[in-house]
Amino acid sequence: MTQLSVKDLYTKDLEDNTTVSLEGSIKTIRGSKNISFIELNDGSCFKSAQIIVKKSNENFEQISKLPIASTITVEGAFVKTPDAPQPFEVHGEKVELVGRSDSDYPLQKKKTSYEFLRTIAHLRPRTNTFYSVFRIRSLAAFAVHEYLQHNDFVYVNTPIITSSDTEGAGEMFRVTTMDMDNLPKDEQGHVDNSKDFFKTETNLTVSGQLPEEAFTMAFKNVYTFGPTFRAENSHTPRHASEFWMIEPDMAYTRLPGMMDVAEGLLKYVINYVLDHAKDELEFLDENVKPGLIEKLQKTASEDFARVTYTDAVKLLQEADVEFNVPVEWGIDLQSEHERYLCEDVYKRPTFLTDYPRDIKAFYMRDNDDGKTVAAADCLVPGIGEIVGGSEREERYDVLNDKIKEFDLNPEEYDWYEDLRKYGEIKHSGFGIGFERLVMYVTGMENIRDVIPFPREPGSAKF
RNA sequence: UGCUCCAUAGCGUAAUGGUAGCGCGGGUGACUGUUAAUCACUAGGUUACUGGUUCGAGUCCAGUUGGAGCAGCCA
Repeated sequence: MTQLSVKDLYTKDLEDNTTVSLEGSIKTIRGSKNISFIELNDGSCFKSAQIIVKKSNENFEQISKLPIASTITVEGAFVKTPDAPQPFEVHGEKVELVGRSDSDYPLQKKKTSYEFLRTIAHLRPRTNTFYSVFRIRSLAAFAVHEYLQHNDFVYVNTPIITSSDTEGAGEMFRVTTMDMDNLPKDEQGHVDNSKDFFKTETNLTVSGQLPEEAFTMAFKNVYTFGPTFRAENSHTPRHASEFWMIEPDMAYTRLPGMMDVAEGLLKYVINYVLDHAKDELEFLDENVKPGLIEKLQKTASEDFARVTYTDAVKLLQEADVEFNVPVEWGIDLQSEHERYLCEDVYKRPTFLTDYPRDIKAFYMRDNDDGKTVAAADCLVPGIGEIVGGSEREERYDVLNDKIKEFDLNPEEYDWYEDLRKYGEIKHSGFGIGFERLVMYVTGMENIRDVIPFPREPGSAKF
């Protein structure tokens, strides 16, 4: 007799009446005078195993009254049950208590609100919904690495503590070891950062893109996949203060090729999850987001839409819809516009390309028209922007001018300009918000529910 | 940060300005195989906090705190 997991019982094709040994926690328990039914879960898979405990068992009185979440060990016969809702059960001949749960265990056999579950983020992975979400998150992360590695990308770990303001992507979290009650000051009364740990002001990174580009020049195709931090005071279901980003960057690649990789990556992740999380997706489809599986299959099999900003503006202006903000060429499109394009016009993930240069970052490559940059954002129904990318300005002189034009401090970008000074290489890259991808794949509608312990303005619990 | 909505038992919720109720969960018991088992009984409340209006406030008003949504910022 060997110690098995619940997953083993479902997958190992055991002989009827094999004696097995299990350890796990009680998901639910139903009892009558002479028999108890325990759904035993050990985390090895979504499903539980039904354990039968009969009155003849010496621990029957104790076991049959255990609260949910108590942990037990079970030894007994694996018996196939072709006529029952579950494929097998285990007749617990020897059942022993390991740890009794308290009866005030807050997860009841009924739906509870996501808001409440966020207050018990340390217990919610034990629910069916969050178990599914976080297993899928893990599978999606693996699929990202697998896709990129198979396509000859090199994984680069860029610094999390940074002294540069990357791209002005947002407010940053200050990192310091200075005594906040007794800050060293210079002669003008300003805080003297030269007395700090790094002898300069440092922050948590908002993006690994700029340092990553140094590795593009050496390895051709590279990517980062790690945490990033934004101190924005955003209160939306799509923003978190700490989130994970995937940032591929590709040398000798232009915008269309970049979009192909982004689209290929998203589809690969979706297909991987469809293949490896059937139980979890079925549960989410039935209980969280009806139609989820069909939506994912459709996304994985259709081409994404591609439209230029300029054409999109025309579409929006001709649309038979009243927008709160009227559309004219040059504006940064609002959520309502983006939603209309991908949810009503194209009804699928949509790349918007070639934005006005004035509303995009300095490092994006100028197009020949002098008005637009070679940028592409991917908008996804229900979530909005999931990918943001561009060709990088590789022309030394143009980049130099743009740094000045965007009012950035050239000294800080010395090293970045060196990447062009020592051999210009055309390259493109993009960033994917990993949580937004997980939201899309799981059907969850709030970013707080796809991060194990979310960080947001006003809250860093657990 | 701006605007809007919400806060009642552990959870989900009900209650014209007039005795705070129900379901789930908990406890006790019944039941010969259940599938979120079923049935009976039972405990559990300073209605988020502070103040106001009123004969009387869960309900109306003001403020505070917490939560959610929309917008902006973005991924």
